[in-house]
Amino acid sequence: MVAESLTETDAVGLAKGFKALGDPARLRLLSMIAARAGDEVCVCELTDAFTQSAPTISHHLKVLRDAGLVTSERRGTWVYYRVVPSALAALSRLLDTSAMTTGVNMEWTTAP
Amino acid sequence: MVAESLTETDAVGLAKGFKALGDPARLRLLSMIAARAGDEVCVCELTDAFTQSAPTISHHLKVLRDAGLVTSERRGTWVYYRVVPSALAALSRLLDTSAMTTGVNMEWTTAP
DNA sequence: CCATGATTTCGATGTTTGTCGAATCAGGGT
DNA sequence: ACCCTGATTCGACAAACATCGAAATCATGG
Repeated sequence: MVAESLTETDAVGLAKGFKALGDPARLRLLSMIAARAGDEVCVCELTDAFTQSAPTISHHLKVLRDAGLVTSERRGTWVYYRVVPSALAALSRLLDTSAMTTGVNMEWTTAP
Repeated sequence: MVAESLTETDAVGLAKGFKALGDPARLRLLSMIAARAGDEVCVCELTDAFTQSAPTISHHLKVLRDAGLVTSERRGTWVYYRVVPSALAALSRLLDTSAMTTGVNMEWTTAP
């Protein structure tokens, strides 16, 4: 339980995930999406809950998407978002100090 | 299991923690500190492991400290850092999607 | 096939952040 | 006292970011 703990490249990928969570708006967005465990949530429902403009929250959703934390699916007029539990779990696991000591062992494809 | 999930003010506080993790250098720093579970690690040992300058990693350590994720203690010439497990656990718990749906229930004092 | 509503993309702008070198602070030895 | 080494603070600068309004895209319904 010494040494490496986290390689440079691993850190880059994981940091992207955490950075995506490092904004109050995004954190709230994610929590609102996650609150619909299993189910999905419409963008229109999200924009209504925020003071900032629609383009802004769309941008934040894109950041979450690029980080691989959520996925979007267009169905008719509306776009629905849902969380990627494995991605959240990977980040969560990293913060269990025990996991830190045992090195990295999680993967989740970050969006192209 | 609906609704609120995360208030604005809660989100601001928590985002500060995640933002601190949103940089590869800081993530690696934290992992190196955490890898010494219980024990602490000297700054000199950290600076040696990075390409960036000492002021830079000192700055990153300050960010982690201000976020309440690590604590520092000067002992003689050297300064030692150790993680604050409860703070990491709080963030980790938030990412368990189940925790998201049940609202917020964690606290850790962010440094003054 | 145009009008309307929903969402994303495009430019622009002010703020924050990562990084460095130089200066400064804090102890320990000589 | 003096310097030497380790660590932080300061000042500066380029890159990245959050945010907006306007324009573009997309899908549905008249």
